[in-house]
Amino acid sequence: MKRRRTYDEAMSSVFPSSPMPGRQVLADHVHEELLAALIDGRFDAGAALSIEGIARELGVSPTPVREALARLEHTGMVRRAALKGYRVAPLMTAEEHGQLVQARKLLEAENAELACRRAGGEFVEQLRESIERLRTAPTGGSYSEFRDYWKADEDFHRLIAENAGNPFLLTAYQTLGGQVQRFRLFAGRGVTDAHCAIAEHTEVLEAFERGDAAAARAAMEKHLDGVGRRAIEDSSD
Amino acid sequence: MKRRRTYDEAMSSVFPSSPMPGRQVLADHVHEELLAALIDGRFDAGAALSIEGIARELGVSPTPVREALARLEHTGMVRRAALKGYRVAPLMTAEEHGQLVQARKLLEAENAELACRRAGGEFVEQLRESIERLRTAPTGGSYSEFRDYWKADEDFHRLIAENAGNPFLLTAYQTLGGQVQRFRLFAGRGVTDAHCAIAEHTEVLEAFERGDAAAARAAMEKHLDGVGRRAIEDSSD
DNA sequence: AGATCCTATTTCCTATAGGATCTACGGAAG
DNA sequence: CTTCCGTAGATCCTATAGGAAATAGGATCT
Repeated sequence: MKRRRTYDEAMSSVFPSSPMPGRQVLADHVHEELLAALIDGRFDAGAALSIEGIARELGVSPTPVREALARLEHTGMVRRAALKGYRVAPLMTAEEHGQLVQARKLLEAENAELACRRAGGEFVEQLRESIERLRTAPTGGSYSEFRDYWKADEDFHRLIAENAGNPFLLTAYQTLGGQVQRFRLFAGRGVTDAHCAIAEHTEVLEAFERGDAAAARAAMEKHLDGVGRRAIEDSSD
Repeated sequence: MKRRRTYDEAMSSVFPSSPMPGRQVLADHVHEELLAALIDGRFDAGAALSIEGIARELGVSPTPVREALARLEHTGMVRRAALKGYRVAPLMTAEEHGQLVQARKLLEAENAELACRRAGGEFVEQLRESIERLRTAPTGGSYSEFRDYWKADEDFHRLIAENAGNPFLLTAYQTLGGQVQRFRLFAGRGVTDAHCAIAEHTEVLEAFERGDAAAARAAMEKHLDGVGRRAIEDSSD
């Protein structure tokens, strides 16, 4: 028999499984643009998001903007009211933040333990690098100053969720992650607990380096307890 | 002084807090319609969801259909590829189902414990009623036959998540809940473990009646262990 | 001052049209 | 038999227009 290889079979070794994964239509671009603006804090909390206004600003028609906003709704960063349009989510109350930390603790402690069991060298190296960025990033009062700090912190937690090896836990964490950014302006001032956060992240990292899953879980729980406690202290003075 | 009451003050007793919460535009209606069709299993897994086709079928233009599908994407029940349209999510593999059960166990055990601490009489009564429906519902082979069973099971778990008192844990559970429906046709046959599920649900209920939070957590963990175990047994024969 | 009514403007929402892209099919060539 | 390629049809995606609702402001009345 010995059939000749087809064209597709031959090419499969050249492009192993990548049928243009990232084709991008206009609505995708608008979605990314809005997401970046929201994460960067370029909108005030509670601000109205006019569909036609955004369309004019981005030089597109309202249709893709509407689709992008519909996709953003589930993140919790924007909210919609029928016939009244979209608004940036309001700031988080102290009670809401406590509940968010409780939920994050549950998920992230599990993620830490699972990720530690599968920890590879490259992953641990990325964690270490995120902590290094946390250490060197400025922690000023305006958002543009501590945005690098915020991103380094976010990367640390996201990396662990991604490496837990459970896609469902990852998506569950991501739904909370969108809410986390609402906390950004909770205190309204710069980062006040950088040294605490750096120490606690390092403690998690050390558990990963030792491959001690129970310690990784414990360190992550301690970290989130600290996040919750310091938020209460900050808001009460 | 003795100022006269304003109009709003006078009306507040007539319409206590209801500023038309549920105004509904066409896109909302399409969204609900599609969600119901997906949950009812009226689409095959992997089937293409033509925007214009759905629009014709519902008698609307493609625009609101597009918006509704964009909102459904995050549930995991439909998937989108740029320039290729939407498809119903594929069936779940055995490995995915194991990971889903792992994630559910983490969240739902916590929810059970929290809900038990706050359990009121009405809530426990609703739980009891959902189990009763589980007991009486048919468990035939086609979906239309065991759809009531499925709904009763879903109600039980959702009620507990709603009464845990943490909105973030609830949304996290809901993101998984959308995935749960993908499991519906995992085995392809009817409900095979009704008596197990009823017994395990009852065990959770009894813990709620006693107000024993630790037992409620344990019973829920046992239930989800059973769900995972029975799925493996079903798929291997 | 407060309440009511009315008008003008803005914004949202839906339908429609047309360009761009994908898919399916069939014939021709190697 | 496989590959290539061109055509036709369906589908997606974006822009645009117009109806419907909400908002803002001012005039009038009590």
